[in-house]
Amino acid sequence: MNWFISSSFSWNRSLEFDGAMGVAERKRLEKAARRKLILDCASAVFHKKGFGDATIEDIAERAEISKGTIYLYFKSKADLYFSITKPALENLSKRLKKIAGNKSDSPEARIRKLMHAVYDFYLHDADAYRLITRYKADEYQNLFPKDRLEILSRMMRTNLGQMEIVIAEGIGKGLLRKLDPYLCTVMFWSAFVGIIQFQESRLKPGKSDHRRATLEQFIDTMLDGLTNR
Amino acid sequence: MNWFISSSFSWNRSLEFDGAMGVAERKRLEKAARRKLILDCASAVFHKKGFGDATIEDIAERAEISKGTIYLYFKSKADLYFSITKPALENLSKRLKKIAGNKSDSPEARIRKLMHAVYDFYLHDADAYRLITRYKADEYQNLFPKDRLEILSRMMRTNLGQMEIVIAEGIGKGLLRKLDPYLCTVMFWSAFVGIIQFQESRLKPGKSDHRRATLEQFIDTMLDGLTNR
Amino acid sequence: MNWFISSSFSWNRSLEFDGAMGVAERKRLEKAARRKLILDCASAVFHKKGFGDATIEDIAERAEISKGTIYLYFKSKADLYFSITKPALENLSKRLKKIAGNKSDSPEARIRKLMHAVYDFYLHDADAYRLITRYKADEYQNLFPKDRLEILSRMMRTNLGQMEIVIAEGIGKGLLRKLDPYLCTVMFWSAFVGIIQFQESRLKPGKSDHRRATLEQFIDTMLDGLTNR
Amino acid sequence: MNWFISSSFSWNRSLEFDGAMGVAERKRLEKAARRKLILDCASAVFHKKGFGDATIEDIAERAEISKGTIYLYFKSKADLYFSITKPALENLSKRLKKIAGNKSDSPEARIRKLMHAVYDFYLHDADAYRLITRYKADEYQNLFPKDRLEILSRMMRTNLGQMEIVIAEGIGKGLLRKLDPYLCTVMFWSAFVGIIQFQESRLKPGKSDHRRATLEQFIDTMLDGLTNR
DNA sequence: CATGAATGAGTCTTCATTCAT
DNA sequence: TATGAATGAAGACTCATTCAT
Repeated sequence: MNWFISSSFSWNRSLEFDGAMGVAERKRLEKAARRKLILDCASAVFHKKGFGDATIEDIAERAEISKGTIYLYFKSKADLYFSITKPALENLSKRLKKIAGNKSDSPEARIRKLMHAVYDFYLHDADAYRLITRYKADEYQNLFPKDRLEILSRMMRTNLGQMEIVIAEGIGKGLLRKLDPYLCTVMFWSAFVGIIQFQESRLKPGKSDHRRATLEQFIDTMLDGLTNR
Repeated sequence: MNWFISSSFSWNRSLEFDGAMGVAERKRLEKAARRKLILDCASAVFHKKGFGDATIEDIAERAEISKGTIYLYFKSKADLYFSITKPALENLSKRLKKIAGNKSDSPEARIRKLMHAVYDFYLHDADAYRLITRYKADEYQNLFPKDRLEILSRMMRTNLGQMEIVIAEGIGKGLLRKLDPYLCTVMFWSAFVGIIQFQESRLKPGKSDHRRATLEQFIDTMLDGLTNR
Repeated sequence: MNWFISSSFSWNRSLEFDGAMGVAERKRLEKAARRKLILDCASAVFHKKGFGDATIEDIAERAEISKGTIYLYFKSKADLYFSITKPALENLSKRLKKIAGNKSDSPEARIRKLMHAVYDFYLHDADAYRLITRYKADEYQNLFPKDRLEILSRMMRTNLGQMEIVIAEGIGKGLLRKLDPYLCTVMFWSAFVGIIQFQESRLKPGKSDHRRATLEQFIDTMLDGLTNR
Repeated sequence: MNWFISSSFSWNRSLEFDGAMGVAERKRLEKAARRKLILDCASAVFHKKGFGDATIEDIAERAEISKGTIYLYFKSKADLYFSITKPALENLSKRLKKIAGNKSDSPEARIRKLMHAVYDFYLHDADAYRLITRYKADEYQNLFPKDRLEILSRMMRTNLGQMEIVIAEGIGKGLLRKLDPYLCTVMFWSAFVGIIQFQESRLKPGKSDHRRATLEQFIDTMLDGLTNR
């Protein structure tokens, strides 16, 4: 479990910085660890049940703490939700920027890597992925204050921007057809989301998993269709 | 739709049996209209808020009737939801079958028409479309009795099956690459859903609507990628 | 069914008084029959489900009329309930008075006959019997206006009075022990009610019915215990 | 009662582990007290209004707590009801077994004591008594799962069984007439219930209370009628 | 008169949030 | 700081009663 890893991290550090100062330090770290624990558990519960059906009780139970404690770390259920979504988006952003900026790869290779990065992100941090792909859904529009929604939007735009840059570069180099780079980006991203969503809904114990295969074929087909010939 | 059929009947009969018969007939029509009103309002509310967050009160208010009235027409919230989903799927099924069965069109043309039909369906019956694309979500799995879920699954499979048939035909005729027709179908369908979902989330008053354009470009690109050269 | 008998009665009478006057007359009779129908059905439903759980819908369905119609004949659910209880009590009263007043029978014989009469009443009109024996239950105290409760109380007292008179007579003739006649009456009546109630709760399809046997043995034992030796 | 046992435990332990332990202990006691408060209030309300007409609101108001709190202690209205009925029956069972098993008393003395025990139980725990005597009513048949109803039935049978044993013993010793012991038991029990019910319904402020007197005379008369002479 | 659609107050139950300990 | 008992505002659903036809 994630929380185990992070809690052992904090334990290591408290060994190094022990002493008079260490008490405050350890407290700070423990608090951070507790916060992370709550975030992880909430993430899992939101994933499994959706925002509406997830209860604070569910989250508290999974984290083996009390309901009240959650409110020491997060203002409300919505705040907790936001606190999951934001760093997840930031995390993804970092990865995508790195790939898009790597000019030693061809645009096509970078497009493939971007898609794979999103897929890895989805596999490794499925909960956060879910939240990201749905943050715009109507049900959340009234959940967060305008400014928070705006933060999420901006980050999302940044993420898509990475793909757009790469595609534009490919077009500029004459490798890809002259199409609107933003439109192409949206095609990739939204088709990706749709494919994952659809394949996930077919995922059942004992049945084979076509997520990766469908995705790869999609990327191949799309790139084939986009490539200048 | 049923109410259309019965309304034409009533017109005929009221010519012969005016008076007494007309009353019963009018009542039947009013009841059907009221039912339709509830379905439409519920559809809109479910669309806007999602099943969990939508309340019967919301629906009643929008329809300008009382909460109790809704229960005169539908057994429960879940029943109401199902009553929206099922006929919408049936409707879509009919259209798709017709297109897929029209052998005078080329496979590619039929694929385009299938996609357009889904898009038209989505435009004309946006609420129902939304419901259809989400019926597999975890939150609904425990909402309906097994048999009702099974009905939805079967209809969905039938719908996808139409596309599969056409693609298989295209491959058989050597027009399309030799890929798994089911995988291709899933790609089309899920990418379609993802594109709509994503573009919808960008839809704001005063901004331009890229749904159709993105979709058309997606179809072009996909078909181009799939075509044998 | 009871309502059939009464409806055929009214039909017979309308044949005799036909003519100009007959229309009003028939209407009056039909109205009475309809009223009786509702009372009988309500009686059965109240018996089966209890006042709280019985619904006007239940009663209307059983009577094969509409809910609204019931309100043409009775002001409210409570009024309907009262309208069942009162005549049932009157009916029982008549029978008991007749038995108690028959001085040609010995007091003991009359006591037996009184008990049998109550048992017959219970068998023949179980619903009404139930209502009578429970009319004082706390749940009904807030159901009726004071004056109606008073009416029921007075009738109940009259009924018990018949038994009291006979017992007093038996004591006066030296046949029974010198005990408070009212106390004896209450013993008989309430034990009777308790026995029926208890035995009824054991009544299940396929099992034998001990109501009559328990009751007879109870009467024997009680009379034996009360008799002067 | 359970809370009594645990309270004596806590007293012992608080001597040894004062402080930290004391807090947990006090909480446990407060929780038990709260639970008991709810049970008592619910008992009174169910008594007064019957299960169907009693509302959780009523109970909460009487206990001066909120509706929600009740659900912290009991799963549902039906569960609350069951939680009253079961221990009440257990309590009664214990007392009756003790009396019936005391062979140093004559059968007649034990029958009197059994009846007095039931009367004491009724006086001390009138609400629970009421619930017990009605648990078979139709309205409850669909309220509890089969297994819970079975538990109640079994306990009730055990209770009656005590009386049956004593009566059978009396018959075996030639002290009582050769009658069916079960029938005699039912007579006693149901007459008892009926007498209490009837007398209760007459109970009004300012009027004298005949419950005890009627009951005593009933027992005398019954025993007199049953005794072999 | 009869109907039955419509109403809305009332019921059980859940759950985010608060607060005394 | 952590707890978890308590709260009360909703929400789904029921049903006695009314009223237009």
